[in-house]
Amino acid sequence: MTPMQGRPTEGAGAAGTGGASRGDTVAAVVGQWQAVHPELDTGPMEIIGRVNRCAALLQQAEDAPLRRAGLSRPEFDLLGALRRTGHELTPSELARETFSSGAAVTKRLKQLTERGLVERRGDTRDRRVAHVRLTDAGRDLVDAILPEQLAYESAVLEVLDPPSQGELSALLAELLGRLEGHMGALRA
Amino acid sequence: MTPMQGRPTEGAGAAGTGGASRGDTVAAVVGQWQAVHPELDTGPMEIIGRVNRCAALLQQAEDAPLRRAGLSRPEFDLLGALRRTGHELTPSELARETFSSGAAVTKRLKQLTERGLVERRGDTRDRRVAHVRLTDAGRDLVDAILPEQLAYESAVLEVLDPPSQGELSALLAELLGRLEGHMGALRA
DNA sequence: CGGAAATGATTTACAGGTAAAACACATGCT
DNA sequence: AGCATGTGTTTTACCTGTAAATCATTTCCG
Repeated sequence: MTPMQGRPTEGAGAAGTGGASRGDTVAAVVGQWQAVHPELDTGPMEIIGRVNRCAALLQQAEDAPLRRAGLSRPEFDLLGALRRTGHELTPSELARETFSSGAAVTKRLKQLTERGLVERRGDTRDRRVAHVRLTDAGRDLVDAILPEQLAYESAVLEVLDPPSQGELSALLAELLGRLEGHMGALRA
Repeated sequence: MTPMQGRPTEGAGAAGTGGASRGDTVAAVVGQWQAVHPELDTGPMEIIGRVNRCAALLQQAEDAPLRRAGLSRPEFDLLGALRRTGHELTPSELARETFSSGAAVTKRLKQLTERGLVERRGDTRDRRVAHVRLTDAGRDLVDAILPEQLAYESAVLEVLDPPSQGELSALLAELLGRLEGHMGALRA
């Protein structure tokens, strides 16, 4: 879907499906590609492009509540992992939980420790490993931000009626479940 | 959806919707949150979390064909914008088309110019503006990569049957269209 | 026991992005 | 004309992530 990122200046057709709002930017981009390469099947672009664009827009919007608390999203993801699991996690566990590299976790932990949001303690058995846990301040911060976050997300998603939200959620769950299963099997 | 990024080690319930593969990672994370904060409405997380996670997985997978050509995704997006519009674009137009900052475009243009994929020419009227176009090599590269890209995307998406792909595409189009319309109206 | 290999975490060097400032030029107003 | 203001682009300083190398420790076995 990479080649479809973009906001074409002059609309290139793209007849609306339902009839409400006219085409999104992805439809316009796909139209441009179709005009240049009519033989290509642009179907995949319409899905992958929209997923990416939605993710970008939603993240941008979502940043607002977090920034008020002085947290970046990756930082909040890390704190959230500690909060939702309810117990201490090692840096490598945090890396897996947040889908990020160990080096990135190390850096974030340094900052979050300085800010007094997490604490570290060494393992008594294996002195290589560290155990990280939320401080009271960290836990309170997460608990304060999370409801704001969810409320904001809820408001943003209200552009879709509840039944559509349900269908979308289910389709994405199926796609994600299978992607997570099959990933790594493909090597083009 | 921020707080839901993660891959819980121990599954926390999450009954499957249809019945095929058991829950995705998002369902597991949501389950963990529910256990800690049962009063929260985690509905939004299920959508936004999945959108983000799908985007991450799809991008990661998609990188393969591009990297073989020695291009990053943002670089290819820039070349693609030039190819699909069919005419020259100024740096600021490229920034809008690729949803990136002007500074980022400047850097990419420098590299792509050095590699001989794009050319610049100054405007004769307004000497502030530059016009960027693909070189023959740049155009050929895009035309060579695009079909590979689409074929690969198509293969990845085959985890969903065609009707589901259609529904997903339509729902995402509606969500994206409205988000693009309403964005900026919300300030939480 | 003792050295080789593995593992957890951190450090280093670097690539890439952004915001804000700086530049270069054009445009509008008087 | 002449100067303030605006616009297009680039530069600067900085921040964050990554891959690869490093360090410290444990585990595996002969």
